[in-house]
Amino acid sequence: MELFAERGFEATTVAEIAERAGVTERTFFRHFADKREVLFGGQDRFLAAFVDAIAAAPADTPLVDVLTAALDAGGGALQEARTRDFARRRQETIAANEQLQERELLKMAKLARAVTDALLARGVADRHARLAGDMVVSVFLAAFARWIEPGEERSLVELQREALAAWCELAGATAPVATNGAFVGT
Amino acid sequence: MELFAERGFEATTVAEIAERAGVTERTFFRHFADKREVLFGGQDRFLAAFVDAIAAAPADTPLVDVLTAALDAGGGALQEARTRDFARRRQETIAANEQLQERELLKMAKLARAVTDALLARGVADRHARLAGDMVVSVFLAAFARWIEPGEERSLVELQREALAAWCELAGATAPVATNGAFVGT
DNA sequence: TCAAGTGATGTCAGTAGCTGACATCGGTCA
DNA sequence: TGACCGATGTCAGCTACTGACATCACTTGA
Repeated sequence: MELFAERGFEATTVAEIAERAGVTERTFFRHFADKREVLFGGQDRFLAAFVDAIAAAPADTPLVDVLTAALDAGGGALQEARTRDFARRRQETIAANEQLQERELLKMAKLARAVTDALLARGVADRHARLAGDMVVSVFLAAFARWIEPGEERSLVELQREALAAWCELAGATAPVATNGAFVGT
Repeated sequence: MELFAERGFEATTVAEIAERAGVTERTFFRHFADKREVLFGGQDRFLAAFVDAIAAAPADTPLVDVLTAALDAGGGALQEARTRDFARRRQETIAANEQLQERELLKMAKLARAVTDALLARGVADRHARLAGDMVVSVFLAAFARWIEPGEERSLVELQREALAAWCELAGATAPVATNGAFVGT
């Protein structure tokens, strides 16, 4: 992170990272699959928080409550593990480099997949599970972006609740089954 | 595509691709930013189809209709440009390699971003535009996955309509504003 | 107590993706 | 006809990444 902040991700060689860490380049690649992976360690617990929360919900829990629980657990886990300022600096680095964005998107896609699978395991319909997995990631990312905005004081969990509410509004504005014209997003 | 099908993406070197194409390696890299990009050319028209459809919708069009129009246009453009069988083979290649998945996710993220921006330009609320952009991509991908399943006969546009309907159902099952308990996704 | 085993690290050589600098060559246009 | 331009070839070089083998500290069991 120090080196990336100093001279950017691409301009930093693995040799330099290894040297700063006091190991050889070869050892670096034994700990990280590739150069990008340095920034994406320890996401297992984060992902597990979502999945476990879904698995832990009682069988008759309404879908909306299952997804809310998943977001609360996942967002909560992230809040505990990382300070907002660290997340901000990390995200700055990622935003400055497409390679890192690709990796982040892959991680998010895996999260969406894991959520989808967890929902399928509860018997959620196929055609809903996949979209719901995407939705959870979409809501998380929208809230996360707000969370690291300068001056933002609210917690990630709170912002996720808000983003989820916005999603429901969007749904209300979009669903053709809506019977009243009360809600139009435009 | 021939080479990737024969021996896989990673086992194929750029030198081999260039040789098969009758040019040098250096020339290859003048046409494609990197090795992966070979599989992702010409997506500008695809993206533009979504964006243009959104821009072309009359100002008072309900959001749901704007999104439907965007999906119809985008899916339609893809159907015209590529045969289903070509898409299937291409997707097989991508599915077999994480590097390619990363690139595909980046392209989809850019599509989501473009849709979001197009919606913002129409005055759609901030907190809705981003989620709606993600939703369009989510629906497209769900439909696309179905479209290339063996034995699937329906058109991509048709499948997108169906996925969008599923999304609306999901919304109905999720929105806390639902007053009756009629809709539970589980 | 020592020998065998194990896991983390170092060393070295090599492959492949990718880039910059420069030369070449065919076509276009004043 | 000569200047220009865009596409390509050539070559040297960097860096990410990998396989094979050596080393060394530490554990474990006879």
